[in-house]
Amino acid sequence: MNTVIQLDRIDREILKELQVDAELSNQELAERVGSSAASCWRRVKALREAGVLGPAVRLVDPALLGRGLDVFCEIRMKSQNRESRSAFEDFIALQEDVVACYSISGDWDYLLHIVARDMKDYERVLMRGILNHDAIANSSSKFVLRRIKFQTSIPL
Amino acid sequence: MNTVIQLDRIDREILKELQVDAELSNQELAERVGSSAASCWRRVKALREAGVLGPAVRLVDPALLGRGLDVFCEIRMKSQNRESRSAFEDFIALQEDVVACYSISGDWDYLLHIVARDMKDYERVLMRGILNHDAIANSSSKFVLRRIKFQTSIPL
DNA sequence: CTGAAGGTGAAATATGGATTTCATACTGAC
DNA sequence: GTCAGTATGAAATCCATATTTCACCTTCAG
Repeated sequence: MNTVIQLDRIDREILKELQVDAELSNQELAERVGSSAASCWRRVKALREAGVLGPAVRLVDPALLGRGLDVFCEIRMKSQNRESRSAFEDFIALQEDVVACYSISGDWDYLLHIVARDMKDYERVLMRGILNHDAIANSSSKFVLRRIKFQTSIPL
Repeated sequence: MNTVIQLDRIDREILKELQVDAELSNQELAERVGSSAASCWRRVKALREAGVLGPAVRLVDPALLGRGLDVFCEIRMKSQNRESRSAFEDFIALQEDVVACYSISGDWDYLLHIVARDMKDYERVLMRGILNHDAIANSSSKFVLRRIKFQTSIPL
């Protein structure tokens, strides 16, 4: 299972286009990738059914909405047994200020990406929210000074 | 400039819905947020013009496309003067395996999010790509063992 | 109280796009 | 070489949706 799916040139171009602009019509898409609208539509349908092509989402501007502070927070657990990990992960799923969480190799156990309003707000999120969890031993926050690059698309 | 924009309850609900599903029709959207299609459409238009509502993108499944390895790579620069930073940032913009790059506080200067095919491929990206840049003094990679949480939406 | 400004919902209108059909072209197995 | 299986493009069909209009409220300044 989870085999990598084989794509031809046109499939790849379809994915490239749609990763950047989900609003393209089949007509326009077909022209860009050099195919017909019908064929293109069938390919998109197949890619969706294969699970390669996921949901379309609308991006918003965090700064304009008062969510100007990005923070990466590394977490070390007191113990890494299954129960505490599982409990922690369920807990993180509920924290809406945490937009991403990765289990990572190295000195730390988890890497959290948090979007806060400002420093004061981050204090709330961290102290009253996340660090409340008692499986956590230790944490370290890195504040984002500037977003140099940010894209939701992956290379093909 | 860059003032935070004030939204009412309905605007916020519109943003919540659209952040998760960009394909909603105005009709459906209106029902969900408890408004009329016309009014809803005017709000969406205004939110777009204000820049709050950005582009719609289509997410893909990296694993199914053979991009199963996420890595976070911290970078320390030899010097942090304007020229080397600027050159490095331009350089990163061109690296398509780097999906995100942040300038951060703390011991390191930059945090890179890289999407690679596998370890062997990451060696290529890092050694033959990124570390080639001669403004870099030092780097440290953390490999993602598992994605616990990943969302493109921010809380409102 | 009055009138201007701005937002609202229902309904009319316009427009564009998704989806299917069909005849044809390609591919690989035998 | 032939046949089954599969993908293709053009055109026809079927839909739904965006967008506008208009009469009506609400708010608030004077």
